[in-house]
Amino acid sequence: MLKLTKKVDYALLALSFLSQQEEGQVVNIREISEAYQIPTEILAKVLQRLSKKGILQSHHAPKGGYSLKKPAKNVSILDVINAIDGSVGILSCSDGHDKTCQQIDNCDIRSPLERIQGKIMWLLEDMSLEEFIHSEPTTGGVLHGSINLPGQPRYH
Amino acid sequence: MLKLTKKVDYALLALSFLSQQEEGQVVNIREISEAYQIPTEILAKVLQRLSKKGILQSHHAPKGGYSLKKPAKNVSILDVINAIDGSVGILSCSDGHDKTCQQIDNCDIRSPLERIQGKIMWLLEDMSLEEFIHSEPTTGGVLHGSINLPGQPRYH
DNA sequence: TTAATAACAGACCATTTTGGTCTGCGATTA
DNA sequence: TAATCGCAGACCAAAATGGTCTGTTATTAA
Ligand code: SF4
Ligand code: SF4
Repeated sequence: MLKLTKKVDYALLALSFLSQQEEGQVVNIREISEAYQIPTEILAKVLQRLSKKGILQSHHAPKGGYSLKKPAKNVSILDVINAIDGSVGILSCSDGHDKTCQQIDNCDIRSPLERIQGKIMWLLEDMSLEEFIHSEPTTGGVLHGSINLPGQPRYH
Repeated sequence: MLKLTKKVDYALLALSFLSQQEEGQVVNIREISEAYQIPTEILAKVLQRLSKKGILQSHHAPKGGYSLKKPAKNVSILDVINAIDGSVGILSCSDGHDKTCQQIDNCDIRSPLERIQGKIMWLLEDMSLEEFIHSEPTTGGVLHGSINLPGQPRYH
């Protein structure tokens, strides 16, 4: 169903928050969890993973917390998703070795699906965290409550 | 984690199979399920939904079965996913009214995520079933076992 | 030195989603 | 009118996900 996990949502919110801080400012989990009403324990997990993957820098002490390790420009959305969810993939068989799909022997849709997957990957990798944070709403957008284009189901 | 469901996989396989039939030829569930080793009952469910959404034509009789209702050119991959999984969405909150996300009041990532979602939607809608079936492998591809580009994790 | 603070680690459980099964009904036609 | 096919929905099992709990380790300020 192509849905992002809640953990990725949390990660992006936290990264958004951290991006808005002053350079070098560290923020602890509690502050972020309060800002967005996210349960602290799970947010902790999320930030730990981001830190382990080199996206965040942790400061392991009283008055410590987290800060961005790299400039937001150098972190892609794909990086974030990969850090949290592990490898992303449209297909069950994308890893190849991983799972044994019953259909893999007779499958004639794998190649085209890989192409679609590649496009989505590219799209996600192409967008940096900075671009993500500072992007303008395409239409009236968030201020008007509804972001979807009015009246038509298409996404062009 | 952005993964397509197995049901969509089944749907695409079945549609691929049906596309390869001669014009007007009807095929019953058993044939398709044997061709790809898909459990008949679940494949039945999948084809029923495709039929209800106007993608397939069902022939409800002995020697009956299914055939494409529209030319493959006029069916998009998004149509298929929507038919099977219901509405697709990267975000939990995409429906707006549907679920109450705890973060929605303070959320500053919704708009950019909607944009990404829009791009993915466009991408899926832009690819027709015909294009999907007849697409050439981008690289050595399926014959070589591995489809991913060798040696590098990027998807460009 | 030590107590407080904050991240780290992992086991653990609850809920939801997904994949798959079972049973019976309805339409068509040979 | 019986065999062949799809239709419909309840149902269950497995997996993924969201979230909780318990404790440990690193740092620093008192
Ligand atoms: S059906 Fe084909 S594309 Fe889908 S998981 Fe199996 S091998 Fe991969
Ligand atoms: S956090 Fe924002 S984008 Fe994510 S589901 Fe909630 S409102 Fe939507």
